Amino acid sequence: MDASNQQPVNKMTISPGGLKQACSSCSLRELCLPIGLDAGELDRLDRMVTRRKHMQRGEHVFRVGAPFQFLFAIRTGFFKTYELQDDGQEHITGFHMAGEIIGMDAISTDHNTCNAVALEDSDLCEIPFPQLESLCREIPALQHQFHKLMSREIIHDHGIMMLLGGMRSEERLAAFLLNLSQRFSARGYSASEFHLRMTRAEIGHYLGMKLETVSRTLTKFQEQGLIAVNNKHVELLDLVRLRQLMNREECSL
Amino acid sequence: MDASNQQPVNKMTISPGGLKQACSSCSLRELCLPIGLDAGELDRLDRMVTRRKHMQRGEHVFRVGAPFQFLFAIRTGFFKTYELQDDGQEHITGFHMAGEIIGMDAISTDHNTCNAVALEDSDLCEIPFPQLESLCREIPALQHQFHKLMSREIIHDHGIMMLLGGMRSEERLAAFLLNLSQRFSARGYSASEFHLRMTRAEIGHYLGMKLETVSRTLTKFQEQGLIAVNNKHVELLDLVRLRQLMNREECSL
DNA sequence: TATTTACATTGATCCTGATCAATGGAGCGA
DNA sequence: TCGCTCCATTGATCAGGATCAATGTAAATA
Repeated sequence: MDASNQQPVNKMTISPGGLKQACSSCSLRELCLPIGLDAGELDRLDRMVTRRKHMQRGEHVFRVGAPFQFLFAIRTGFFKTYELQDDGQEHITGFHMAGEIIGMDAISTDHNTCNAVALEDSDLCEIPFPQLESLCREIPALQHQFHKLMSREIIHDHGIMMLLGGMRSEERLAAFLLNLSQRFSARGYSASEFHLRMTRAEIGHYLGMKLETVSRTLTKFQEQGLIAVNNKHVELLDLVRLRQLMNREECSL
Repeated sequence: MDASNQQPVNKMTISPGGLKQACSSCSLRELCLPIGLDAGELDRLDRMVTRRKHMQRGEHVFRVGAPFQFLFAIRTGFFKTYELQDDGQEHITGFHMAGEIIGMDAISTDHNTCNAVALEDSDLCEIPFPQLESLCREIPALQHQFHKLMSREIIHDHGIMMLLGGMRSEERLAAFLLNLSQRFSARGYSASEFHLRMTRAEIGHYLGMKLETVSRTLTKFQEQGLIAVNNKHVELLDLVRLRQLMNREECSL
């Protein structure tokens, strides 16, 4: 599992002293809540986000029905949020990485409506929501940034809805790989080569297809020279053709 | 097209003097932004929402790419929000009725990311977003209610994602009908009998199925005695069995 | 009212992707 | 290092729903 290409360009590693690093010095401040805050405002945000929490692979951040207290900003690592259908089937509502905020679904009902679990060892910032709202009332830039983050989640979900409702499995998987690529890239990792943190089944639960279809489609992409797959390691060899897959004219439904 | 059962229990009609009715006297204040506000706060909200806008059937509220200025609260009527795929296929991200707020997707990028169009003659409240944010900074209850509404949209979208990713067409349509029923019911209309405001094709664009499948499935439901359909008029005859359709054990994917 | 257009229904056929099933590898714990 | 368990691949078959096509019906316009 060589991670040579997985090294981030910006330093994103945990500071030597454990998890004491503050928002003000966090390399994710360009992605996360702090965008647009000045030094003084950042400092106030820092003091609010007291707890940095380490999560082990497989550990849950929250579960359906848990009383809502915190939003969680991902510092490092990789998470999935999922719900269980009535028949026990898992449906994954999102994969989440550094700089993203999870738990916003709970605001509406004061209880989490999905489960969140770490897919690798990860670090979180715990954001007490009442305090965040309070601070948002005092710092317009923070307020606006928070609204933007919620709005972004809505847009993201609309994208998934289009994907699930209107694309065939080949296109969905291409979209998925390109989305991962883009997000890794935005965080300073390679856009063309990465390790999948999730299983084929989990990809399927996210994209609305069976794990066999995921596997077969990956194989097909490989045969077409679009990607190289070896287990969880993926290399995107032809981004152009991969993108073309999604813009097909013939696609209907 | 008798609309006897379509008469709302609460009065929801437009006041005689046009569209002057304020939030404080709006019958939707239990669904919309005003929840939890006291008289003085309501008054401030009233003064902010100056424009009440009448929309004719087929008229657009906003289109993709339009600069973001307003959120829109639906006072009466029925809307769809949709996006066009690359191939021109329409994908509907939501059907919206009285008390709901549309346009929140635009917060993130300052431009609308979807189109919104009235499916029948309707009335809107135009909410200038910067002023809303400003008022949210002063009225915690309004702020919290607004956050709840955004969160609710996220939850709703997750529900659709589960539906699209994990249910077969029969279950999707049952879920759709039950959802409409519940929403009409919450607004004082009949839960068991209503007029569909959208075409079969639009239902299909929402549920990720072709219009022929929508039509066939409705017919099948009718043959099974679950519903009675006559064009756009639908009567739900067996809510229990309709619900059972969705909780099936055998459902997989 | 007549004519046009948009919408809905129904049938026949085909194809994508699900399902069932077996085998092969990778990673983890003892 | 062995053995177990989880994960991935691949094949064969089947079915749900898409597609193509024709007809019927309701609403809109002249």
